[in-house]
Amino acid sequence: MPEGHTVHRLARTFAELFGGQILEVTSPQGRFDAGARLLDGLRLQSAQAWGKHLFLGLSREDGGGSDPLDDHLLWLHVHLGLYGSWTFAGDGTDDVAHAIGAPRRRVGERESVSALPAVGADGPGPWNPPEPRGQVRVRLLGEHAVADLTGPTRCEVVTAAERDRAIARLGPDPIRADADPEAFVARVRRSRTSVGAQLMDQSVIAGVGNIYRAEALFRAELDPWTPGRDVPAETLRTLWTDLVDLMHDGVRVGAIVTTRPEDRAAPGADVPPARPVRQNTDGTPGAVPREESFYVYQRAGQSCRRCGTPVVVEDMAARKLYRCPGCQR
DNA sequence: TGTACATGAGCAC
DNA sequence: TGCTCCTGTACAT
Repeated sequence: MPEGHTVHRLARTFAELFGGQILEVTSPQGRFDAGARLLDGLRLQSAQAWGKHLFLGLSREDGGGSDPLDDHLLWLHVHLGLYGSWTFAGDGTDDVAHAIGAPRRRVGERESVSALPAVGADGPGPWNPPEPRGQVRVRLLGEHAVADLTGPTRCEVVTAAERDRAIARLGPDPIRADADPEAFVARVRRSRTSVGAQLMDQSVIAGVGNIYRAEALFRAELDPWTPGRDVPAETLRTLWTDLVDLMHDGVRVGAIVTTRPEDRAAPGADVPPARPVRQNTDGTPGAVPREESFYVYQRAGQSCRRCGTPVVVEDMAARKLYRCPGCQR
């Protein structure tokens, strides 16, 4: 269940584990057989993230990933949607162990990497990856690692032109260096649609999901229900800058943490969350525990860490919106 | 074994 | 706005 930072981490992981390698592409589930046949035996040249969209560029050429080959690439376009996940496993070689960490590195909340020896891997030579678990739509098998995709909302093979058209529909991505914050500011202020709803619109800003939406609006002390056109441009620039920082931290750490150290374990920490939520730094020494990671997300009924007012949850465009009525007015 | 829920998005009306 | 699709997990029965 990714937001943009997860997809950027995935792109980086694909480049590290499979970059420049010829991949064996299959669809254990069978629902991607035609696409898998198109990609099978091609070399991974590029791994890119735009918002929540992952694009893996493959070709028959050995071009070292240089841009001039772009027109020759076929792109695997994946959107994880609400349930999608990538699961990685390595053969336990030093290189892979280094790349994926030991004993495991989670790339997103539900993406896991196992460095456990694969089935039958007891010496030099070809290794036998673990059997696919669950409904694996597509499996990418490289020299030392395997990646299994389950539950994507989108998994398709597209041309470079089709990839470009998909990207053109997206707003600026705060994690990308080439993003234009003024495009975001102008787009929000053009509409009377609430700023909270617009933050979830991927054509306004790409990569923001329900958690970053709730948390960034809290940090900006901005009422999510404020019409976009009524939000001062300077406030939106500050919001953008904060999202850039938060989402870059998310890419670096592998988890969403929006609370400042001085606000953790403040009022409200005495009430456990209604449901445990997996954090991809579970077990990592020094990681901020989930119950201290957010100001408002999934903290309905608990006291605001800043003002003590109970956090509320509301429906906005069919999604749950968390906010503090005391701080966000 | 059944049900509810989840960090998303496209489509019909 | 409501429905649908995609899947795994936790919890209740």
